[in-house]
Amino acid sequence: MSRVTAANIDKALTVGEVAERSGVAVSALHFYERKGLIHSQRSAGNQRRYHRDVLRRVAVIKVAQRIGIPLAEVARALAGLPEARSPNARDWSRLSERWRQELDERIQRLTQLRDQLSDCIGCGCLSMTACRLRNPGDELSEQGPGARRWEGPREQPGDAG
Amino acid sequence: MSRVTAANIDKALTVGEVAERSGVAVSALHFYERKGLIHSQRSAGNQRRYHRDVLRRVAVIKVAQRIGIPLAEVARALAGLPEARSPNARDWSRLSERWRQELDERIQRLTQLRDQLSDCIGCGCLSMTACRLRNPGDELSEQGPGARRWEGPREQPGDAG
DNA sequence: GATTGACCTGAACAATGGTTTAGGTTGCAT
DNA sequence: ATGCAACCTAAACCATTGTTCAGGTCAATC
Repeated sequence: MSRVTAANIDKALTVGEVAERSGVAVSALHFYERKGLIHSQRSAGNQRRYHRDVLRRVAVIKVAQRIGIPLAEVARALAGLPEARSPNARDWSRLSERWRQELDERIQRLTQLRDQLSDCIGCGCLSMTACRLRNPGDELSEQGPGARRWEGPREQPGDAG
Repeated sequence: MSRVTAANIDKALTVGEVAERSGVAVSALHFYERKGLIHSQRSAGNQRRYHRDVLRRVAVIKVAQRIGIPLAEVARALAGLPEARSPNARDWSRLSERWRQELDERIQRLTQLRDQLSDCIGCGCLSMTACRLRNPGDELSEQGPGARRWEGPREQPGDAG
């Protein structure tokens, strides 16, 4: 049907292909789809078929994960794109700038904590009421009962580089 | 029995008192005990009675939490103390120095990530194979399938300042 | 002695980010 | 046409850090 050169370009990807190319487990792709982070068409036999754009989307997800953005927020950000399309360079620019700010703030909080900790080491002040380390709230203290966010990237335990 | 001045000093604390003084919920104290982070005696009626040392122990736990040390590691560290006693100033010095190093490393990883992200913003390189952001492993990449660690301190939702 | 608040236990639930398992279907190759 | 790998779903499970609930006990006060 299509010319030979276009054949590979237009070809829809199976979930296994996306897993291999993105380095994300098939189960994770299913999970992302349930959470509305990615989308797929279905083949006649109900199997997922992905547009190549999904690779970029997954790449964005992976970077966001490393930054520590919870999936729910990534989902919101991706859903906020006009026409729910995959992020292009401009979209990525906006997203990454926002997330870099969050990352910056996180680094600042941790740095402040580290400095307080350094002050505190060896002083035994953990017993004192006035210890800054024991009394957050200066500029620290971050709420969010449901919104924990992890830190690590957590490579695939299975394999898939 | 004991002199009036010593009465308050020797008095064992109930779980409610520890909760109030430490700013940690009773349920959390139960949880910490199940995990071996704190210990208690029992009254004749099977109620927990805490030595005042537990307050210091809980303080250490709270600081470790803010740093992002998982409870299992805190438990190990506290268990590693000679005679399983509550940490004194010297113990705290050792612990906090170790944890400060971890915090430092974490800050370094995040800073590196932020710099990569800054480089990446607007360049659209998310599509390129060579993008450093998409290819961790330079000095990043942190394993550990079971050992996620959170970031935030998570103030008590109930109350208890 | 009765009431009330604090306490006890064990189990279920919550949130995040998935993996694993069980049982069944598709799709491609031979 | 048959076999095998890859796919499908739903539900259960893992880890972490607790909270909440149900059902019952303890302790102090009136």
